[in-house]
Amino acid sequence: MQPPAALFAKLCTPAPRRPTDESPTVSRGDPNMLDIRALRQDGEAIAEALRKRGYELDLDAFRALDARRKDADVRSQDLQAQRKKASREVGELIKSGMEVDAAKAKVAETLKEIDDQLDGEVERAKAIQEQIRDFLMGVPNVPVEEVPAGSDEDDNVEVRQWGTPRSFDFEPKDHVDVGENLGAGALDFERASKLSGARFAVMTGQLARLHRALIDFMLDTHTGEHGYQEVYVPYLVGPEALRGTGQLPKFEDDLFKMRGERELYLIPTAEVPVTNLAADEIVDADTLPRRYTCHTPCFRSEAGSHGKDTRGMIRQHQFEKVELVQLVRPEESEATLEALTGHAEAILKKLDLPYRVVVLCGGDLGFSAAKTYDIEVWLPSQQRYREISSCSNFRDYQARRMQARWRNPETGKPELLHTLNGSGLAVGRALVAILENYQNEDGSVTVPEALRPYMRGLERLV
RNA sequence: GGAGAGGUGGCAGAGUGGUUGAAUGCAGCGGUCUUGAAAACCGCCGAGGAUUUGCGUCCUCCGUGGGUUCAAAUCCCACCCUCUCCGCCA
Repeated sequence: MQPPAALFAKLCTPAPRRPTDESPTVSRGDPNMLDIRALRQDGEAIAEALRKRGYELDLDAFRALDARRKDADVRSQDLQAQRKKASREVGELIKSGMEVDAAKAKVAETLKEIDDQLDGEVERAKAIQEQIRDFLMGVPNVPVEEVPAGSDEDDNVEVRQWGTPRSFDFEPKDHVDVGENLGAGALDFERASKLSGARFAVMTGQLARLHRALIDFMLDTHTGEHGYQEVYVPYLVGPEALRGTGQLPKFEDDLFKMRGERELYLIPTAEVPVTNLAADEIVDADTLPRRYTCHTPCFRSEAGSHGKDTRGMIRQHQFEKVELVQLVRPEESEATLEALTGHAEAILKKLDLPYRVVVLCGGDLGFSAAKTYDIEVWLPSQQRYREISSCSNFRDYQARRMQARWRNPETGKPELLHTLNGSGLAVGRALVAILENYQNEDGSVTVPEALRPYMRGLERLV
């Protein structure tokens, strides 16, 4: 589907921001934020915006629930206030000389009346608050205005292309054939399946080394040239972290969960542990922006992807990724998404791999994302671009879920951060792209210049 | 795995039953002073929520969940986490 010219222009220029005279207070008036106040005030606008991603917000249910909550809050708080007052009275009576028992007797009647209702009312209020929380946890982020309409990846809009796909004077093989020709067991899916079943790979020798070289190269580039700090994190996380970034509660099926009483999950992406570094914190403004880059393996069950990309290592249960994560002030997130996407693109440029950038349409947007650019690398065997990176602005959505805040010096108040992340890049897919784009007719593979320092100068895999 | 210590506001660190959301210090904010800055001095300064046009009033929160009590940061129980020592171990 071709983009209308007007829409294309809109995507390429930064959208105008809100008026500067508006106070920078986080929780009011901005319909892009899915917080409960915004939902009360601008329910219709938010519901409309969510429709763009194919989500139907049940406003009536929310409002009914919210009304019940209000009622329950008022009742339980009133009872609690009465009770506190009575018990303070006892203290004062004792202080002014009354016998302890006499003082107690004086309020016994009142207390009994209150207690008859108190527990029930508090219980009820808690239960309703819980319901509201559950409801809100299940609502995806609101797309920003410039996200194009559309239902699936066919409606994503190309923003730019870089590089020219190489023209081969022989029939290019796909990465599986290239890899298997590189020497016994260089890329071995059969022995991987002996160990772990489908969707795993074994690599040996120079290919394994190239894979590792990619990781080093990416980390060095991001730390050395793009201002990121390298970070090492756990690969097992608890449910709270996954709720924070949005994998839970809705996408538990996509995760590998540990057995045992400790409730731990294998991370599906470094986004989870790295973004959650800021959970439950109020960070100083002068530590922002925080830029983290992190190499981790990623584990995904790929439930619901049966039959998709079954050949090769494009879609694996375990793959390596170098991730970029940024925690920024709200007013910076929009520009940061452009910069971060550029950082991921820089890797492909250095590797001289042709790619294009698309902006995801509403229907293809991930649950927590407000806006996403996918970077797609050219794969000769498929004669098409395939996703190798996904860069998203989550605005304050994840921050709200994980209570990640910063102290705004202008207001002195804690406000929600904006979080972003992107793959920089998916290592397995980068390896696939190199094998396919750098293959030679004799079955060897040229090592991209940028990686040679990481391969002790090796120029070719044979 | 065994023994001990501890989890309090942005940070550090008091507080062991009563009006304490919490001393004090640092940081932060405002002011005095100064040509400016520093220093000094004075004042303000936890978070979330309900309600109100607003002033305000109220509720919750001292790791989590229970319990005792008229009243819990403070007492009791369980759990989680951190630290120290011992054992084991990459």
